[in-house]
Amino acid sequence: MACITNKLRLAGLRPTRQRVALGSILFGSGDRHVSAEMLHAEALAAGEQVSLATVYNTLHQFTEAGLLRELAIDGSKAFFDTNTSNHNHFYVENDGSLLDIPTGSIRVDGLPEPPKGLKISHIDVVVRLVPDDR
Amino acid sequence: MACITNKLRLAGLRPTRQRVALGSILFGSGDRHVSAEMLHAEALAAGEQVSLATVYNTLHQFTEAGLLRELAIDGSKAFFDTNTSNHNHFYVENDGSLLDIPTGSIRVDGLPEPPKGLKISHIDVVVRLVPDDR
DNA sequence: ATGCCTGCAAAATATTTGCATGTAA
DNA sequence: TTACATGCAAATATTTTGCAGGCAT
Repeated sequence: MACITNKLRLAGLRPTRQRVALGSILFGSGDRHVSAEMLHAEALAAGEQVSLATVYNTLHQFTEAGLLRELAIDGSKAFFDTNTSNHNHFYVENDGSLLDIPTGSIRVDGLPEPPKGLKISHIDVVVRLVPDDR
Repeated sequence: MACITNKLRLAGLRPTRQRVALGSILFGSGDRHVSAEMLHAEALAAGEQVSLATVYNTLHQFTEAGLLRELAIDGSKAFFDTNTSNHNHFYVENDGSLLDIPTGSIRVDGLPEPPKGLKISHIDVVVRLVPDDR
């Protein structure tokens, strides 16, 4: 808990009750993939009173502070990943679940040069999975 | 125009006025990346009366029929691509524009096996670009 | 006390659904 | 005519914003 407080301070965020609560859920146990709604539900279940708007704001603040990474998986819902290192994902289309693909196991080759004046910030690879009906 | 009608029939969709109108915009001129809202605006500008809901429904029907591919680029907005072949994208984060990366120029190596019972349906690669401030 | 920062209610935005209506056979 | 598909109004889902109030100084 103290370490969450510290983590927030280091990131330049005031350790308010809500942030500490959400941070504990997010960073308390290994890598997680959450949507705003999932996190909100968890917070309520844990007895923390937070509004959904605050969850959204907090997720974005954490993302800007580099504590989270936002994932674009599905056209109409944002996911956030507590693992900010450079890694990629399996997405199981049937149940909407996400699995990490370990850092470094994927290599992307043959990238064309980006247009003039632009540089690559980050490459996202999403491997979409469906049932293997065999 | 007749070819749009035909295309819809082949895909198993009745060529209604709205579908033909939206199809003409989408497939009439090269590869396009559109959001529902953009397409709706274009349709209105072209003098076609369509509701935004119909645009959404039509985009999804086209996607299911294999005429479009849905892109997950941004957490909170869906994009559709008229190029359904296997290719990837540059995403310019500043202005939100999308550029195709030609088929085949990218190779992804070192993929781990998918979990049992699942198989790879499709791999999305999004190369995010930011201004090169040099 | 003062002024910046926070968190939430309300607003805005984005998407889906249910059903009256239209259309092909 | 009949049955099914269609398209839109209304409902829902998702995200952002504006501002009253809290907090560190």
